[in-house]
Amino acid sequence: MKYEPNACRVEDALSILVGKWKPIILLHLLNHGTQRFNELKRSMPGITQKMLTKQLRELEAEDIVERVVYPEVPPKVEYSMTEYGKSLQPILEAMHEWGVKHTLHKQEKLKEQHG
Amino acid sequence: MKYEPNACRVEDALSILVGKWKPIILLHLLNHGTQRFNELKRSMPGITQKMLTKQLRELEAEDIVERVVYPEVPPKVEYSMTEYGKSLQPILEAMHEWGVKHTLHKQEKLKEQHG
DNA sequence: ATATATAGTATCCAAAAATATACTGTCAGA
DNA sequence: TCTGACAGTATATTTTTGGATACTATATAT
Repeated sequence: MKYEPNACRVEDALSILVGKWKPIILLHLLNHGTQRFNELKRSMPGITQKMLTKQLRELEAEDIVERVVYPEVPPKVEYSMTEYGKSLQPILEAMHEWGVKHTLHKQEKLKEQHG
Repeated sequence: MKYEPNACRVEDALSILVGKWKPIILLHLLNHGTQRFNELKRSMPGITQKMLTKQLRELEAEDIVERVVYPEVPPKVEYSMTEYGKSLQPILEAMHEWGVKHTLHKQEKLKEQHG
């Protein structure tokens, strides 16, 4: 049976999506296309440089994100989704949709309780 | 724009799915229906009682899993997906499918590299 | 009398993830 | 000459997560 623990590949998908910042980075790249390092940083208030770098490197290692360095000074580095990485879009959007519903569901539960 | 960081609800879905054991627990309940505590434990070699309890309680708190205690000795406690929890199934399956593809993708990359 | 199954708690410890902060080098502009 | 933008690196520390182990209660079976 394909979902038995040893055949379960959900972890493979999760290991790429999890991390406090990865889904946000991925959705941002999917919706805005190619972005420079500091563009990404500015659009994610609260993230540290170290975190952003680390997450992007991990995504690059998994062939989800492409990193292009322009040999200029000051440096210019552009990030974008690979074609392969784009195959994550339906999952990310499904999770987003579910998340929205879940937020509502929670609110209704709360009303029930004190109502 | 709905995917901007502050409107991004992917985290809500992820916070429920992540954890080393949650997806396995959820898929197991989805595929096997109602399960007793030790049935779950036996089908997940390596999990500790503490972890299983903790994960199940978190899922219960989110209304994903239902916990029914029978007032018997020795104790009998049954776990099952709530109707609401079942709405996660498409996402879990999508992640599983993607995970399978990703495993293949990785293998191909490796072949490319060593010729 | 002892062991076993059930469904957990309680306590302590190790590992992983995330954060805070300071630092690098070079160019353009004031 | 000083400052800021750029894309990072380095180091230390905190927070979160997961694991190991021992313990609980009670009924049944040996």
